[in-house]
Amino acid sequence: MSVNITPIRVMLADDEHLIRGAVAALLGLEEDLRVVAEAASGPEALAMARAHRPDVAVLDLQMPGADGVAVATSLRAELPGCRTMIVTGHGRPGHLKRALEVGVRGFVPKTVSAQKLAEIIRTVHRGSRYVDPELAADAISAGDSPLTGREAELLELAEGGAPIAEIAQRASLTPGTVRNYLSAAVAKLGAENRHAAARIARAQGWL
Amino acid sequence: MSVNITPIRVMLADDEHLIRGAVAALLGLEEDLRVVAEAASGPEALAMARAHRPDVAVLDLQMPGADGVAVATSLRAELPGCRTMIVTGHGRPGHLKRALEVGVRGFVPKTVSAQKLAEIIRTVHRGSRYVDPELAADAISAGDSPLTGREAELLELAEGGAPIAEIAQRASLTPGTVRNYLSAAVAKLGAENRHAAARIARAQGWL
DNA sequence: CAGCGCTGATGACATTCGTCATCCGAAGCC
DNA sequence: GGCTTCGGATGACGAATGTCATCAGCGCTG
Repeated sequence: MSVNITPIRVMLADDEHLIRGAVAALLGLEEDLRVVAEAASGPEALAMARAHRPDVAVLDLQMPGADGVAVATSLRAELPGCRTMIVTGHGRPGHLKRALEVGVRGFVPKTVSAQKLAEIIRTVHRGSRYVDPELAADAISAGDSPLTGREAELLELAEGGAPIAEIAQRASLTPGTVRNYLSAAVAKLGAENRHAAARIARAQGWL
Repeated sequence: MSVNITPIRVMLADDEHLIRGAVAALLGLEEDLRVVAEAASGPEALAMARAHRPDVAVLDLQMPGADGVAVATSLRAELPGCRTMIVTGHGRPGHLKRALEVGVRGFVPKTVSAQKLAEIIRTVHRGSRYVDPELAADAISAGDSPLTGREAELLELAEGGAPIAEIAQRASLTPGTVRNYLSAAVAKLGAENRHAAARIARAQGWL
């Protein structure tokens, strides 16, 4: 690890200041990494990325404003040279799949050590990909979402426990139609009712 | 800040290795703090505390095995000399209240900086208390749970979207009785059905 | 002791919900 | 062109749910 090579410019985006600061400090100890930007929300991450043009953006999955996958999508369009990776507390299978679809090159849980994270940042910067083995196994065994677009959409509206009438109103649909779609979703997921179905879909990251 | 005073012995418990390691590194830079133990789960935190007898235990609220409040409860009984504090990602009002009831002396969100955390550890060690102002305001405005014991218990069982028959079975109650309690809970919370009520109660930390 | 609140239960009733059959139009594919 | 799939809708039926009244035992409190 030569001292004279240009360091990798890293951006950290995480709403938990404690973690962001601590990780920034630890990564700063690595000679070949330099944390050039930090952000505490989705929109802020985009703004900082535009201003500082990092080589690698390390994004938390759950942030206020816009989640990590959304930020990665925007970054891919705006800064094609910027590699993106996602760090997450509890990673659900569906999230990993969506992340890879929008060009994210790294996906790791927060249970990794800082050393390991530094290595993965290097891996991603090099152009390779890295996905946590355990999350990958979960994603593979979980498979694809069996839900159609509308089914997932209505399940999402049903999540808060709202009655069918309200869901129908918010989706500009007939109550009967809403029941049909939700019934289909419930059957596909093997749930006992729409509320349980919504929980299952959420746990799989299918929402 | 004298170099010669006995350092404060700190234990960190958090299942996210990245955060734990990074915070430990940052706190280690403070002359008067020494991280003497780390744990990644509730039971492990208890075992480490017994072995290393820290002055202050910094506990994450959500850990596998036993949550921060449960660990704090055990620590209070086993190691009365050990002060406890909770660090949490998303703190709900009810959690703060329960934590204070079991003798926790600090309650902060993960959005604080490491410097601030170090200060709070000193404050707690000194015997004072510290509660994040924003979380305190939430807790005050949220007030106490209007739910009776059984109402909360049944709402918890209803959370997964299970049908009433299953809830009744798991609670060893008549389906009719379950409906009555849940109906009362729904009325008290101003919800539209038990599923929405469960969400409301969960958001307030009343479960 | 009388009153009150919590627990537990029963029965009745209206509403909501889940399920199914059926229909239509549009889009996509062989 | 025919077939299938999906979005969207209607109507009907039974089961699950929400609501209410009512009753009874228990423990606490004034």
